[in-house]
Amino acid sequence: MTKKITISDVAKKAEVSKSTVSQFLNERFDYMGDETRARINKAITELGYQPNVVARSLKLKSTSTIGVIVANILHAYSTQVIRAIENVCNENGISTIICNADDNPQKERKYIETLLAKQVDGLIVVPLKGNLEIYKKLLKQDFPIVFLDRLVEGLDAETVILDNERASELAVNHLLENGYKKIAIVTASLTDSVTPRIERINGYKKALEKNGITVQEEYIKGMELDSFDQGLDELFSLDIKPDAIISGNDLSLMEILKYTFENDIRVGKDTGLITVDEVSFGPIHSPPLTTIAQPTFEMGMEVATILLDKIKDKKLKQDSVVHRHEPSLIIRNSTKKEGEPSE
Amino acid sequence: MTKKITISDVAKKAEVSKSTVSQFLNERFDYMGDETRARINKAITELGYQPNVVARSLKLKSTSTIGVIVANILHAYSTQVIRAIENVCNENGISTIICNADDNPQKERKYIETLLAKQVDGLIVVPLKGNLEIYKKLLKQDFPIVFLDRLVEGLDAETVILDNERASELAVNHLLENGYKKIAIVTASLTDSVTPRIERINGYKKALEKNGITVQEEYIKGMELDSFDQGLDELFSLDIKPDAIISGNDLSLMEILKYTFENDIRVGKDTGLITVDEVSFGPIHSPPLTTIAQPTFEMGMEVATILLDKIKDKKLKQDSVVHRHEPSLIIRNSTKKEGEPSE
DNA sequence: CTGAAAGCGCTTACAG
DNA sequence: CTGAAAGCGCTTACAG
Repeated sequence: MTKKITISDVAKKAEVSKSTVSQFLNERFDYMGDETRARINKAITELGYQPNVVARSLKLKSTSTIGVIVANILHAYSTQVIRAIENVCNENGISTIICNADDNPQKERKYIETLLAKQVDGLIVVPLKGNLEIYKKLLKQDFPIVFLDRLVEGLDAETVILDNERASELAVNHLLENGYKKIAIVTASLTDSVTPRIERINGYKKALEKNGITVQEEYIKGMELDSFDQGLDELFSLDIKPDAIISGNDLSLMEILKYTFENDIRVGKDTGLITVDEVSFGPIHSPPLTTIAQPTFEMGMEVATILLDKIKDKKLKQDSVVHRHEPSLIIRNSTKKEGEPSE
Repeated sequence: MTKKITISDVAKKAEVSKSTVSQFLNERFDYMGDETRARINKAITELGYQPNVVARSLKLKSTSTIGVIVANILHAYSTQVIRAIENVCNENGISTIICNADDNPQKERKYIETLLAKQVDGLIVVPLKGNLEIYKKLLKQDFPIVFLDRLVEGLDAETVILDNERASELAVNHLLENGYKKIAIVTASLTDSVTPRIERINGYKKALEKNGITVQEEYIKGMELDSFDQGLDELFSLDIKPDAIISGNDLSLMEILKYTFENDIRVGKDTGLITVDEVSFGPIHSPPLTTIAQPTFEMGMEVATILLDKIKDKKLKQDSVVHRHEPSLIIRNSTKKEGEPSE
């Protein structure tokens, strides 16, 4: 590597002080005469000078960078939300460092530490169970942080999250309206009491009750992704089989579709199917899949906007507001008993 | 924010100099007595001290961070390769900053500049057309950079890339073996001569010729994703329609599936279909989709390993090696004329 | 309008 | 074994 040009080189070449060059870089042009300005400009382009933002960050105690830690990047939700976050950050001249905790609290912890050591100006996190103390510490020192998708038990923090109960309600009502009566719900593991899963099940129960239907506990399945086959076997071996399934998210949907495919269960005909999370292949699946879409773009925008506001306005105390977003129903054919085309 | 603890605070508390604390932080314990070491350790934990890596980076002229710029994050290829890159970087204590150029050379240029200003130690880029000069400049100053997925015309740089011609050959041979005779290839726009698209078409032509089949130019379609409908209309209005389609990548596959779905063209029966890029729903689509998988994980590992080696070993001149990776054929039912189950 | 000086939080020769 | 000093490349009062 050829050696880097620094502000000193520019100052020397333009025959001014470093201070003045710095003022130029920060566009405070009234701090210098027109010809000085021109000289500096010339020197910069001739030398191909690029400021070193590491030095700048050190001095300013701000890196114009935020960290985003998602629990699991495999969810389409994560990538979509991340894209929205990046959009608003970009527009504001903020860089983002994305980290995938891979559902592992240790990893998450390590990422938080690394990001803090890197002096990020703020953090967006889809939290995992087990790092409560760290979150608390950060909140106590008023470090800018906003949570996404999940509530943390015992923590009073600003969070952007889906109205999960409403999502289930949409699903249940839609299924009932289409003549399904024995509705099951299948989600990923409940052992870590991940908010969306818990709330979606609660919403499912409430919606059934509202419709005067008794909740059957056997119709509620929460399990690790790799034991879906077994769980679905159980479900479909019940004396009274369900006639429709609500899938908790996109990853559980994949497992369900694998299962129905392998076991020749015809979606739509043999079982209704609706999933939370819109999926890319929803419209082209046969039958096309009815889904409950999350407004991922909106949610990403909001969480980023909140964080950037917090960063700008440091005095702004952490207010522990929970921002709920509305899911929306996308009706396609997997919830039509006859499986006839919708057009 | 409560004020940050610095190395000075630790030094004061432990009653040693900053130098010694620094030696401690860098685990050079033979530079101090055992009790000194213990005192420092105590001070650090009591104060909850976290080193500031920005300051460290400034001094060391190394940020332990690399930048990754992908042309378009929407490709499954991008996200998979990124995950592999992150894995090897993580293992080596290197952070990654991911940027999505969104097929926009200006954006790519801006990202490169931002990343350089942030003093990243190296760059992995899936290049776009139009930034040749920047690449050249970086290579000339021996800045560690490795390219991925695409060759840059006029540039002699280390690149990790699929054996795209082989991918097409696999596809063509497989289709021919399964009785398809009139094979078309459909890819995203060719106007920017993106390497994989060009090479896949070349490979397609070569493979046909090798099999003694004349190339029909009408069977080769390269177009923007949003004009696929029209292009496919043309294709299926030909006097002699193709009986099989090779899809250039995952995004073009989506368009093709949308088209066949909307036009009631039965994949497998009415037209064979094979795509480069394995897709999540491949196995559960009806019919299940035959694909040509890229070894994305391997490719990500290799590109990261090469870059980290370059960074470690600065003298290592840029060697312009092109590392080709083998695609593999995953046979499923979309290339079976009868559409019968494969089991 | 311009510059000298101090300082951001580290690291690393160097001296003792 | 330990510390004082210089320096990484910036920014920003402050003085003139």
